[in-house]
Order: sequence, then C-alpha cells, then structure tokens
Amino acid sequence: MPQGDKATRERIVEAADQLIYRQGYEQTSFADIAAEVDISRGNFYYHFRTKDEILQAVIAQRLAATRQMLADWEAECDTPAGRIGCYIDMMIANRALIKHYGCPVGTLSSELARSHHALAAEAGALFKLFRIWLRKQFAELGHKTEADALAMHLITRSQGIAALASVYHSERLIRREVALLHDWVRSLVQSGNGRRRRKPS
Amino acid sequence: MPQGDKATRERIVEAADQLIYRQGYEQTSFADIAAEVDISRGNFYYHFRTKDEILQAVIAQRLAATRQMLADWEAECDTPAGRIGCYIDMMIANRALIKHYGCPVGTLSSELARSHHALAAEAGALFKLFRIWLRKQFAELGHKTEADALAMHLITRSQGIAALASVYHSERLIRREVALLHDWVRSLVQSGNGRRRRKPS
DNA sequence: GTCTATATTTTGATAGAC
DNA sequence: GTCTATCAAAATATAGAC
Repeated sequence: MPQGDKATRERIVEAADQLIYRQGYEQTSFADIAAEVDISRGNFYYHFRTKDEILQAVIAQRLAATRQMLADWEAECDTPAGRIGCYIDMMIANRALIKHYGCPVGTLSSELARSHHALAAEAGALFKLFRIWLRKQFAELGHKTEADALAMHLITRSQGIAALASVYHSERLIRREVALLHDWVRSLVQSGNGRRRRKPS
Repeated sequence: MPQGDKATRERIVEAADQLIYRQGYEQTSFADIAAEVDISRGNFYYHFRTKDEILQAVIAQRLAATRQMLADWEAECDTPAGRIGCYIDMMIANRALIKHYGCPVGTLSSELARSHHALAAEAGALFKLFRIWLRKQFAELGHKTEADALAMHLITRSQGIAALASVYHSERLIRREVALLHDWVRSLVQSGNGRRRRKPS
C-alpha cells in the first residue's frame, strides 16, 4: 500500500476521534469529518465502507494510545501509589478538554451502551484496560482481595468528576475532587502497608 | 382549553420524557414520539411548534417531579442524615433503569452541555435543585462551611455510579458503591455532631 | 485516490382538508 | 384536534468519471 493512502486514512481517524469526543458518535456525520479533513464525502468511502467501520478504527486507535499511556506511567513511576496518582492526575492534565466534553472513554462507552450499539463492547474494552491496570496497582499496594473493587471505585469516581465537570464547565470541581482522590489513595497506602508488615518478620 | 387537548399534550410529554431518557434528545425524533403516542407527525405540531419546545416541556415536568420528590423526602425523614440517605437510595430504587440508561438528569445535562444547546442551563437547573437541597441537609448535619462541597461531592459520586452502571449494565456496582456512600454519610454524622457539641454545653 | 453526481431515507417543519 | 400530503435539508451510501 502506498504511503499517501495511509496518511489520508490516519487523518480521517484522527479527525473522527476528535469529533466523536466533542459531538458524540451519532451526532458526528461524514460531512463533519470530510470538512475537517478537507476531502469529499465520496472519497471517504474509499477508506471506510460504513460509519461503524470508522468508529471501530477510532476505538482501536484509542486502545493503542491507552496501552502506550499505561506503559509510560509504569516506566515513569516505580511505586504503585505513584502510578495510581498518574491515573488521577490525568484529569488535571486534560482538565481544559474535560470541562467541555467530559471523559472521552466515558462519553463514548455511555452512548454506545445506551443505544445497544454493536461496538459497545469494544468501547467497554477501553475501561477494561484501565480496570485491569489499576487492579494490579492496588494489589501491589497490599490490597489483593479488594483490588478489583478499589479499581472500579476509582474509575467510578473519576467518571463522576468528568461528567459533572462538563455539566458545570468547572475546573475547580476537578481540582477539588482530584485532591480527595489523592487523600483516599494515601489512606490506602497506610492500610495496605500495615497489612503487609504483619505477615513477614 | 378543552380537556382532550391537555390529555394528548401530556401523553406527548410523557412519551418524550421516556424516549429522551432512553435514547437521548437528538437521537429522539418526532416519528419516535408520534409512534409511541399513536398520533400523526402532523398533529404533533398542533401541540408543539418546535422540537426544542417539547424538550422545554419535558425539563419543566422533570423539575416539578423532582421538587415533589424532595418534598416527599422531607416529609418522610426527620433527620438530615436520613434525608441524604433517601437521595442515595434513589439509585437503588431506580437501579433497573439506571443500569440500562444511566441517570436521567446526568445524561440529559451532559448531552445538552456538550452540544452547547440553548436549554443546557434549564437542564442544569435539575442539578441545582438537588445541590441546594443536599447543601441544606449537610448544613443541618453540622457541616455548614463545607455544605456545598459535600453536596457536590455526593452528586459527583452518584453520577459516576450511574454512568458506570450503565456501561457495565451492573446492579452490583450500584449496590456496592451505594453502601460506600452510606458509610461516608455515617462518618459525616459523627464528625458533624462532634463539632456541634463542643460549642454549646 | 479523489472527485462529482446521484440515490434513498429520515429529519424537522408547513399547508390545508376534515 | 387530528389527519394526509408535502417540503427542504441533511443523513448514509453508491456509481462512475478522471
């Protein structure tokens, strides 16, 4: 396949990714994407046969980007608490977008789940990546048996923060709730280490 | 105005309310509503001139229903902690719908906020009702200065629960996180009463 | 690979008969 | 008050020229 081919396809996926984040999937039309990429609607169908096909490409791209991000966090931080902190601080880093459009993972998964879309499960796989990764961090923190519940609790609160921040267009709400999450992790570090110390020695 | 008039209008609002909850506002068409009420699309425009007009009616109806619900909780419970518990248990009562479609307040407000819809503020007024009411309860609990932050914290976590429950179609997640919220309120009751006791006596 | 032109369906909305 | 008929715009999608 020639190189020009890939470039246009990538530009379409990138534009669709942004538009789906900002407008939602159903609300994003081919005309929107074509205008952003500056190609005709007809050309569009050379790269993607259906609208669902581009959604699939967007989800695949987000999955790859998320995997990379999680790997980066593991490389940057050497403690499980620090890595969980990276996840929480992601909301601070993306606050300017979150306060307008919410969480890209949450809004897409919610939309597809509610409309019983065929690709709802694939969007849900994005949550799964975070869930499994966070579960591992909590287990390493010394909370093995409750690791999954703790991961889900953190994801649940993060989703609430992003959702309400977008309704109120408020960065303050993000900062305040993020601080509470850091407090929560700190309390888990103490109780987790405490349990682990009892066993050996 | 005759009585038949009101009946049809009310049926339209009720059907639109349900459909907007299940499908979202933009995703709900006149054809959908007309089919549910069993009237023609043309007849529809006798009662509502535009689609936004029916959205406004739906929001107004939800505002009225919410005010009534809050009043009922005040009549049923004589302690602020009990009233906050009513708010939390609302997620248990509505779990069958929440696990499929999320929170009706949150999903509508998010959609309208994201699309910069003219009625976004009116949908946000629904949150405001809960926020002010909860703020009052937390103040009565003895947390006057942080009452608003506590109210927003509770709403934020509730929204996260509803959002994630709809993605995972999970009632278990609702029950688990609701239990954590009750724990949280209990801890606030103690610290709130503790502070209040110091002052008098 | 990209374009124009077009087909088909659905949308919100209007006109007018009954 | 309710209907049928219709409009104009926008949607997804296809055909075929270049």
